[in-house]
Amino acid sequence: MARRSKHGPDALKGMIVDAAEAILAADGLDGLTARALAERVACSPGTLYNVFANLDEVVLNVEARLLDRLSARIADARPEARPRDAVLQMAEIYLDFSHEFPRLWSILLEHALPAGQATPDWHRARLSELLGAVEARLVPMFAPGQQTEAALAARVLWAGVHGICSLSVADKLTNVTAQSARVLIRDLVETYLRGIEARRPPLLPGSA
Amino acid sequence: MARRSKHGPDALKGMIVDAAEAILAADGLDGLTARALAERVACSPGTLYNVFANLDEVVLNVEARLLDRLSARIADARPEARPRDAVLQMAEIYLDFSHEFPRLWSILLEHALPAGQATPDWHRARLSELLGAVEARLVPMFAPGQQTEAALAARVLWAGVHGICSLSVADKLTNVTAQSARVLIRDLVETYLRGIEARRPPLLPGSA
DNA sequence: GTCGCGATTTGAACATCGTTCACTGATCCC
DNA sequence: GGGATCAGTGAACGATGTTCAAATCGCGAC
Repeated sequence: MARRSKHGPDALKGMIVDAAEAILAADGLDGLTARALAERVACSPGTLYNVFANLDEVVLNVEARLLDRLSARIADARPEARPRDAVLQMAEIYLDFSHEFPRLWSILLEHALPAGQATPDWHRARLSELLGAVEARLVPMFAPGQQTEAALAARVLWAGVHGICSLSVADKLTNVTAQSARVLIRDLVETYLRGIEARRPPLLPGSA
Repeated sequence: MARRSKHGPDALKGMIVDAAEAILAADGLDGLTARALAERVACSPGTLYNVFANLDEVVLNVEARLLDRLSARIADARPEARPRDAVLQMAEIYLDFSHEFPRLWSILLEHALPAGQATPDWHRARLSELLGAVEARLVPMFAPGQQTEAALAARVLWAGVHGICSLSVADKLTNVTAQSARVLIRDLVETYLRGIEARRPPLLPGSA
């Protein structure tokens, strides 16, 4: 029953990740069963373990591909000239993306590896790549000697946007629909950046 | 083998939630096994199901108690006079809390009920209670006719703080330790609120 | 053309999971 | 004292992730 591989080993890997993504998008983490996945790939459960160490590794691969897709979307966007518009554009891409793949997106954020297991480096690298993209767009707003401040602002904005998307996808922000999450994001970016600009003028004697 | 209840039925409920919290804090969601929980409570697995519909309900009760503890901590805090300080105080309580119970906190955010199941109302109510506390502290910053803006700002700040805590606890913010998450939070609150104040002066002709 | 090596896939088997339910026996009411 | 009641039980069920000895066939050697 076993050809010498009817499709290159990498192709099999791809088919498994494809099938896993479809299952995750449709039924969430609980739906991703070794047997269900194997059936969709038309192989036996054991075969999965010839290609991946365990199901978590399959999930990690789905997540990685999702992050790549987001990165690509950001890279494809026509770059906006003004930092404010550039950051806003990124934030909205992020928001749209999280609502386009809500199930997969939640899994990306929620999926915690068992006890000792740490997130693999190649996974963390993709996250900080995104962070770097925000940072790059913010640098023009800061003086040459203020890279530290730019890095800080990038992290604050990224985390803030992420928080809004996260709560919005999970439907945990009272009275905030997917529609109005966009309003929240605009407000966060615009108000926060306005706050940065307002910091430059000389301090008034009144404030500490 | 079964007395007519050796401890009131509510007491049993409490003991189960206690034990569940201990297990969750120590071993995470994966560690919470019906059998492990039963052993800790010194009863049989079946008994758990006389008191709770399933393990998810137990987890929800742990989460609820956690939210209550956070609410109490916020309520106990000596109220700060200036809105800025009050909001900052809340945000730092939130941050400290999430790092004091990192495992439980992650579970609270990550724990997704199976497919159709929606978060129970009593659970959502506790979340929006917290949101209301932020809102109450922000109201003084806005003119009487601007309650909508205050509500918006409350949601943005809450989501932003939540995002920082969430990424920080999950260790997903590159180069951001638990220590420096406090810096991010301060920056978010201060800069965002400065941005709100900066909005009040009449618009300059230059800006769209 | 055929043969056999070895890479590849298989699926039965294992331990463990959440959950159920027929049963037990201590307790209360009469 | 003697049912009736019901909290508590734990064996049993189906499904889970994972393993591994065995089965299978592609392919190079002759």
